[in-house]
Amino acid sequence: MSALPITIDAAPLPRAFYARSTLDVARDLVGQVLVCGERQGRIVETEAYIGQADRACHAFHGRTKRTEILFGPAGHAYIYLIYGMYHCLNVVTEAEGTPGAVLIRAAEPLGRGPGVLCRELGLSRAQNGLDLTTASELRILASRCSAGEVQASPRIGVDYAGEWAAEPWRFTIPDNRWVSGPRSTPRRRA
DNA sequence: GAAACGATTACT
DNA sequence: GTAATCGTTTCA
Repeated sequence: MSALPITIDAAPLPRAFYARSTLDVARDLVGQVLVCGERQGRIVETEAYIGQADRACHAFHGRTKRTEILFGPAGHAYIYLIYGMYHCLNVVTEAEGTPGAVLIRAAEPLGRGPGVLCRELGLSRAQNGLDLTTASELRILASRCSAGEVQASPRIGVDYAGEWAAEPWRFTIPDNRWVSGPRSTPRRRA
């Protein structure tokens, strides 16, 4: 694991960072620093949910009251309740009018898993829609910490999405202890 | 209106 | 393997 010193920008990542291809944003968010109040952590695991064609994306069923924010301007938080118990934090991507978001699954030391991350940050739907490029409560700072290679793998928990479940749209820092789900180097059996 | 279904987690 | 738990979506 990297013990390199982390240099963190004071200003939040600009909207232009988020108003790009969702895959690019998901990959580039790994290694950046998520700040929520007094807590902060380096993002080590993300997933891309891309547009209305992606069956695993909430925008797959079109523009509804819940998914409205996915169609809005990039750089805003999309926080929803999952399984009636946990919340998941996403960042809206793409140009306004084009739906897309990056699920922030884990950050160190805020892991593991998207539900635990929101619980530890005290995030709920009350914070849904926050502007991450300006809000002081919740923001993401650029970090020049060397994260090493970012590894791509299939998204977790979307087996229902058919062919879309196989797309390697999950991005992780390999071998990081805070990453949830399958490890990049699974324990081998003797 | 009723019912099924999760972008999860913790426990048996 | 499965329970917990509720908003969103779908179907009648």
